[in-house]
Amino acid sequence: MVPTYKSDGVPKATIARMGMYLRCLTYLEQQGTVTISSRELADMTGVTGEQVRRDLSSFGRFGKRGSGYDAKRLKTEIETIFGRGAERWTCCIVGVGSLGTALLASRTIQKWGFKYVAAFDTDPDKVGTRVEHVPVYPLSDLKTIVRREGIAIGAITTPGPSARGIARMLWEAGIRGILNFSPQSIKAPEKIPVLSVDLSQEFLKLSFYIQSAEQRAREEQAEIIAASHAD
Amino acid sequence: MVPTYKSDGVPKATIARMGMYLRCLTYLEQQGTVTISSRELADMTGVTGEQVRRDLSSFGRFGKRGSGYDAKRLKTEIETIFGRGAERWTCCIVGVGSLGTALLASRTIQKWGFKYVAAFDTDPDKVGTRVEHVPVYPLSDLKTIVRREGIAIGAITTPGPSARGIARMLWEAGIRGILNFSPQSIKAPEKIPVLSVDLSQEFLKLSFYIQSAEQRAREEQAEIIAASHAD
DNA sequence: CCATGTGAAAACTTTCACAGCG
DNA sequence: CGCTGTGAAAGTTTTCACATGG
Repeated sequence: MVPTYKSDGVPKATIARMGMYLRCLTYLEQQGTVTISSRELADMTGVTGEQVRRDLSSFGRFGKRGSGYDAKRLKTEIETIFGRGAERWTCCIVGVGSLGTALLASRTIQKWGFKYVAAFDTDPDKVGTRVEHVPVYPLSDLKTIVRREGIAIGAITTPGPSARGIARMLWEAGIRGILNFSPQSIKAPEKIPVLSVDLSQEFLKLSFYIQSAEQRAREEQAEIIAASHAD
Repeated sequence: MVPTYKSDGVPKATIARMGMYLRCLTYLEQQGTVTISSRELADMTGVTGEQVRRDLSSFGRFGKRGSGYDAKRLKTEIETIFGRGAERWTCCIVGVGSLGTALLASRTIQKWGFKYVAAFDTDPDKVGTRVEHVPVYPLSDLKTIVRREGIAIGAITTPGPSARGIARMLWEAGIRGILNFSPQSIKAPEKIPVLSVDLSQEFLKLSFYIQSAEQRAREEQAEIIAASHAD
């Protein structure tokens, strides 16, 4: 299973949708929207209104009957659910390759309140430099720095089979959660949530969906032809 | 809903797991493994043996009772399911930023049979160069080139709100499927599968899971303390 | 004897339908 | 009157349990 973490209580799919609602609300706030209905939020995200209401109601009663949800209030509530309150999540990147650099450069990630405080690599040419203003340290300093800075999230962006060892270093240093972007599944102690995202798997899945869609289209076409002959 | 595409028949989760099985089998082949049981595959991926068997059986009967699955054969079968047969999937990247470059550089994606044939950007400094041996064309040439080369998959790696317009250009040029890495949901005609991956959402989800895990740990601790006082 | 493949049961998720309240 | 919040129904996925066959 790609996400090693078991959501326990709130379904995984609900969490994913909550993130989408938050993304929509951020957009709506810029647009100056004051009130939003479950239906509108549903149309923006491609789910049903009932689902939006059910998802939200598993965290509280945020709406007003008759009018909908206060956009500003709902955004704040969801931000709180995701822990974007007093705390700013500190992060580090392990593996300053092209994917690591992409994460360091992502403005969207920073907008959600995540702050990169360190990056790690074994390449002596990279160590000592700064990438997107974030200092790159040698991998051998990982434990010391993660522990000293109290870094919350570690993102693994190494290509190779080193991922498992790095995960171990991270949780031994007291990391609170791991994002694994390597094509390698990771086992960590129960207490440490691990979320794995394998970009190459997305290409694979898409190629399956393309084939199904095209096969379905061919079958529909065949049906139409059969029907036109059956007069 | 992030994945706009409806899997219709085979559940989405099954497809995701099939990809993981393929990844494991590739590894096992290198290790020289000849036969594998559903249980072993399950342990490697963190699912149950029943689930592996159920997943596989929705595509065919690949196993031998008493012994398990022939690793080589099963790998080939799953490759075929994912369309890795005669055809090599041609891809293009729209937006040669850091994420676009990361995808172009990914050896894992190429190992699954995906081949980049073009990249597009609006930046005149990038246009005309090659990134990872792939030529960068102006965005204005997108339709012509996608159509001429018959490109199958378009990956959108632009940061901004341009994603929707690019998606439209892609499907008007006859693309067969879209991978959307922008933090923007995309609507395409039914026939064109779209898979959206928003990396910033993964950070968000992880922060939720970290909080749940830590809260659960605190509650367990409280229970232990309560129990020790209840003697 | 061992592990697959699969009906049937259990668990979970989504949708329906509507009571309840601003 | 309109939209939320939620029991109950419908639908889907996972797990259980075991018949089946190499």
